Amino acid sequence: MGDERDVGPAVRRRLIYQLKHSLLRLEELHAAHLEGSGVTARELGALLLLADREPESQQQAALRLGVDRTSMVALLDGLEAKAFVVRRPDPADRRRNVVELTDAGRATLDVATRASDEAERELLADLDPPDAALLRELLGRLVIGSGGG
Amino acid sequence: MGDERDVGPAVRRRLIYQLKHSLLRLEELHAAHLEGSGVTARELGALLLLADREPESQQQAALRLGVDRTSMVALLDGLEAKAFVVRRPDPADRRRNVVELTDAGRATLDVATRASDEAERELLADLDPPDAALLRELLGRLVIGSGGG
DNA sequence: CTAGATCGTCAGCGCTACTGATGATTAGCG
DNA sequence: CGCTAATCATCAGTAGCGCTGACGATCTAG
Repeated sequence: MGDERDVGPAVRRRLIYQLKHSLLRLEELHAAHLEGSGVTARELGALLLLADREPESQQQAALRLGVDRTSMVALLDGLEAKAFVVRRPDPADRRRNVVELTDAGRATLDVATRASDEAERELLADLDPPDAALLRELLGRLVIGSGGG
Repeated sequence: MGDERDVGPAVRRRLIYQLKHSLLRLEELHAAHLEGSGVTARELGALLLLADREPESQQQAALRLGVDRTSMVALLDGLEAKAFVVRRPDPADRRRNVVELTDAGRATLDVATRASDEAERELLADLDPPDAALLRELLGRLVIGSGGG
């Protein structure tokens, strides 16, 4: 889809257009660079989340990732089938599942993170390094600010 | 969905996470502010595109909008049912449809554009005006740069 | 021990992207 | 002019993802 989206200024200036198409392009770049890594961008997000902090429950993890709780089931099914994570019932509360990264999961996370770095770099290739850093910082502030509801 | 996405830095620093969640939030804001305007954010995009420049064909318009060509059919069906656009066969090439805004479409576009402005303002509320302008400018450059394929 | 809440899971709906087909139309080429 | 290939809008079918509502298992409150 990385085509001639020559849309005129009234569309191009819309923030929603800019965000949507930047994301679309970044997703394409991720798909390209993650090919062969064994995970999708979505799964990479889950691995990152688990590495960052073990969540209390699948639903907590889903909430944090912005993934639907019912989609989290299939997402973890896939990661578990590839032996990147393990689901065990929480001994303290056996309704819950404790999800843990395996060694293979950690290794894949390393590879996939580097691929993601490269995808980001390509997306930002048209910006000077200082501008790229600035964009990251501004977006970061946006995301943090939105957490407060 | 504007909840406690307390995801640890390794996730929060990912550009794909920042873009996805900014977009998600902006889409929620659009849904809220466009309620009662008669169009969705998706339809607003189509109206903007048509106002900006009459496209040579539906497929060109779809390509520009980043919408699938087959989804464009339903999108225009909806807009036509609401009498915001008119589809006529192109006299010069009767395979094509010329899509035109109606007066009602233009009026709705005005209202919806203002609602979108407000949604954008809310998204950027955590940034100083100069920072907000900077973010817009950087994203704009990103989108233009990606056009080159 | 009972009633209500929570967790993971599943089934079903809606929206969208994508592929592939169809009929109508146009363009290329002799 | 006729014939073939390409293009356009449309439709059917598939797949992914968010969302709702349900279920059994489990925990908590009383």
